[in-house]
Amino acid sequence: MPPLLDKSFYIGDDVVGIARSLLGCIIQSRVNGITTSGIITETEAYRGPEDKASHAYNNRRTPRTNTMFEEGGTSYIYLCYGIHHLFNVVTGPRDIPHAVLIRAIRPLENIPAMLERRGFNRATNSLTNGPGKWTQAMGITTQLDNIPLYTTHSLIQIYEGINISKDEIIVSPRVGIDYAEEWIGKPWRFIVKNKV
DNA sequence: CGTCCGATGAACT
DNA sequence: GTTCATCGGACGT
Repeated sequence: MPPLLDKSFYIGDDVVGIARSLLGCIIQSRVNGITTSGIITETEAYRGPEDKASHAYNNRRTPRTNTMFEEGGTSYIYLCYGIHHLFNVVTGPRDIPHAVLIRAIRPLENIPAMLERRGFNRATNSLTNGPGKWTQAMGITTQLDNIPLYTTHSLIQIYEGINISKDEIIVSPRVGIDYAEEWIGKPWRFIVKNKV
């Protein structure tokens, strides 16, 4: 494996830049002794207290959003629509609740385990191409909320990966945030072309 | 291909 | 009671 992303990678204020930089990095989980990993291919930035699309808009603190106020490099995992476990990377200094939603990965290690968790017979591009899909494939649930991602013993880790050049990235508005008014159109979604 | 809709829990009015 | 950073199945074109 390449080196782990250092804690300092996550601490800056530029959550949009960090979202872009996470493309091509490798995310790995170890759940019940099973290791799986994938290359990050889609991200969205959520910019702390000013962003109406963010759970932490206006510094809203609840049992769920408390994790977003942790230091950068922490996992923020929440249950979406009662069913799907969505994984974010907290960024920025402590008490500044920026986060990056990981929306899709390209499977790397242990595809058989991912197929089993998803109930698939064979790999298709539907295996890990959504924020609730790849977390299911990698066994990630809210039990892994609020853990560091940059230490050697962590159950979720993010490594340096392949370099993604600018012309391989599609930039678009974020999805599923129709309530966010003037923040709807922000070009804060990043997708690697030719994801599979 | 497209639209419709149910699942299911946290948080809000 | 309603909304919500989603998904997959049903059904029509």
